[in-house]
Amino acid sequence: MRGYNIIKKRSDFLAANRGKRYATPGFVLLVKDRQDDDPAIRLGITITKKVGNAVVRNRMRRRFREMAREMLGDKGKAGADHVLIGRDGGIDQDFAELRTDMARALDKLGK
RNA sequence: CCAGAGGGUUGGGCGACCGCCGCCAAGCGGGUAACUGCUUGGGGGAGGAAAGUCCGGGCUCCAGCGAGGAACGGUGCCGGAUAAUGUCCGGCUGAGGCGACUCAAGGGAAAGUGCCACAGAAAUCAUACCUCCGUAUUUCGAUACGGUAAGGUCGAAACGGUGCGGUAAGAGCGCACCGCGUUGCUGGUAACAGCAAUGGCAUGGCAAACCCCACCGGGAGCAAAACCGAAUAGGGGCGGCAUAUGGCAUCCUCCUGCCAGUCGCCCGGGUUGGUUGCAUGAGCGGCGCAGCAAUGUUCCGCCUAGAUGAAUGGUCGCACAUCCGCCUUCUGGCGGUGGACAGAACCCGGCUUACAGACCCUCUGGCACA
Repeated sequence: MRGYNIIKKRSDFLAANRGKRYATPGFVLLVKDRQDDDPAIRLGITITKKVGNAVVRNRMRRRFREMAREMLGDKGKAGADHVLIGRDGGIDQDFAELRTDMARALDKLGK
């Protein structure tokens, strides 16, 4: 229904650190192939308290999830974990701009 | 109209499309059933502070959280409200303001200990630097002894203040008024206030310093706790026997009770995960009644988020505020910007802190007019 599952374990987040990464002013995208038989795409979002208060962090997470809903099913890599790390450039960034960055990042790492 | 005081409400609005999380209904499918998957439709979805986690409760577990004491912590004018409070309401006293009103950790300093820098003679065992007055001496500058604490000096503060009498000079030494203490009467539930008599000044401040007094408080927390449930191990329940010793949530004593041993019988146990807890409650709205008020209450109506790597987002349109720039000019026009503080996590009652603006009510002091 959503096109992807949610990463829940801390160890999976840490494992994604060893995957490929692509950085933009608004976020950092990590992609790591799990190398198992499961073709499901998984997504995790991390935003530290350094970025802002709860309102700012919630809004950023929701915008990231909206982008993931739009394009992760098409452009995401099957069987891989995708982790988005929020950066403070993404607070005021225009959503359209954020989306083109996301498309570029997925194209680059999805191959 | 100007300046000000107190209090309340609101917290961006309307609309379109695409999404997210619960709930309800219907249809189709799976299942004996509980229930569950998909589709469609309907309806709901952050706050006044959701925040800080500073108090008070509910609820859950710790054997009863039972009695007394110690320790520790908290509270501190009086009365009331409340489930309860350190909160709220009403009052008292003191301080500030012309006033509306505001502020106050506001019990005890004649139980004890301690502190009060600098300055000053002296900061509470008290005392006398310059003065003042008397006597004696005198080289007429003063010195010695005694009296005194009114004046000067220092300071935030100086064994009560002002005036008159008195005196060698002075002093509550005497008197009047004020202040203070004690006693009595009156008013008030009380804090306290008023009046009268009397004492004769004896009693400086600090208890958000130790302390004393009165009152209150058992501890831990929804990651509490209960249930369902793959593998491995300690295990759990019931009954009999035993009752010495030890243990049971800050410590000691006491009471009631439980556990640790052994024998027999029976049951399997709970990390990840799931369900319950988990939203009908000290609930919200309205009329009336009681009360100065906080608040209480009869009746009527309403059901109002429930996530768990954690649901409210994305893209726009229309007006309305904000801010910026320009033109114009005393008020409009044009263009741009873009909505204060801030996100529920078991639930309530408070406090504190943050907050763009908008609206309303009551009151005070001025000015002007009728």
